[in-house]
Amino acid sequence: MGRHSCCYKQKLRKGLWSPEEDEKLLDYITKHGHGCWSSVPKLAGLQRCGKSCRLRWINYLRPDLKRGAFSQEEENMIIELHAVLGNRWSQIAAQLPGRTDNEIKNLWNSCLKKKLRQRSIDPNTHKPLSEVEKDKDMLPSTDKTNQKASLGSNEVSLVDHPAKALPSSERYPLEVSTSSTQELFLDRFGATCHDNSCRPSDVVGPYFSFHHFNYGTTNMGLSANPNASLSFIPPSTSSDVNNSTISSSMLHSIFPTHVKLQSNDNPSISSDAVQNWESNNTNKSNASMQFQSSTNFLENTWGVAESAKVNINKDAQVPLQTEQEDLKWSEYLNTPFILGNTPENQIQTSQSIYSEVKPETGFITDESCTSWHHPPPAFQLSDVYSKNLQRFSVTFGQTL
DNA sequence: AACGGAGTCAACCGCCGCACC
DNA sequence: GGGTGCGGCGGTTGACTCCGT
Repeated sequence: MGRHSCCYKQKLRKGLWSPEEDEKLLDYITKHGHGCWSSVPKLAGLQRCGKSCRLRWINYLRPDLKRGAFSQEEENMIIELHAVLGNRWSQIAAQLPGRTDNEIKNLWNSCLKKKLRQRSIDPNTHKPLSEVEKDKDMLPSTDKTNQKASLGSNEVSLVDHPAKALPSSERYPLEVSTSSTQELFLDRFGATCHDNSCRPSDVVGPYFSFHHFNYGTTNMGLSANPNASLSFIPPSTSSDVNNSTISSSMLHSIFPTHVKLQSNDNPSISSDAVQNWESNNTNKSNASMQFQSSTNFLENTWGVAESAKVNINKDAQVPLQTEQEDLKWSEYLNTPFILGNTPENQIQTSQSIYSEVKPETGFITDESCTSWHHPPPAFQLSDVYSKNLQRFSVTFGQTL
């Protein structure tokens, strides 16, 4: 526990790396590979600890690193991924080839947070600041403590949360938000479900948190309940729905493996009565695979070559300061959100949730349930909403 | 030119989970 | 089961640069 043993050793250099040190490390790893990092400094003739060498290699010397400023597309992608993953920089970095988690973290803290705030978007919740303030005021005083922690920073995700006590293998990629986000979500959820199909018990989950996407007037969310089910919350208004497309990149991160899908349009449908689509990827070892491999998962099992675009609410009523800002924000909201850099990857689904489902998708609905027959070529929620479903939930397989 | 605040970024710190003994 | 070593991660720090006054 605590510091790495090598850090206790004396006479180890700290601070910035000299060009000579870089050269030594680069030479050594190029010739021998890093192997055991703790032995690298000694073998490479460096007065550094192994961790320091590892960090230097990963963040600076690695040959596949992309240099230079982040492109607009990369920034957009980071924002979208952050909305789903929170401060999971390594997973975000896995979706941005050549970029390091450190780099992305720095960009977020120094630049993107500010940009979002300038656009009246709360960088922690990705909701409009006005709404965050409103929800903050609506919370009972007893919740203020949690609210303070979570609204202040996503970094405190799951603090005091029962999920924290679970082993990582039992936690899911979606646990990115905070208890206050949960509160906010519940508030939103209650406001948008006007029939009996939505029960708070469906979404109040002590083990999992969820994220609520809210761009302008678009309200959609993802939740998880104690039964290990995740729920996709549709946009709250029909106009939202018409303008919303869920990014499959979000789904990449949420459903890395062994996913079951179910519809909850009818509250009488019990989980065991719902037909499930289930990935044939039952290899438990994949349950913890990183973002990059989850992409492969979709490629391999769902036929999704790469991801779709996010096109959330073109009419987002985000307060804008100038026309130029308006334009930029509009561009952001409408920028195709594409995973991967290669042109051949930039072609996939970008269909409206309400759009027609092509027969060949294999996404089948009936009166009581919605299921995918493996392997659908693309992730489509359209049919779910065309049947006016209030909720669309995704249940993880128990082998996760 | 000098100063100070803001922004950027590389590196460190502390913790966690896993593997091994 | 407990201790230890190690890799990995996210948060934080501090040096440096930029820019306005």
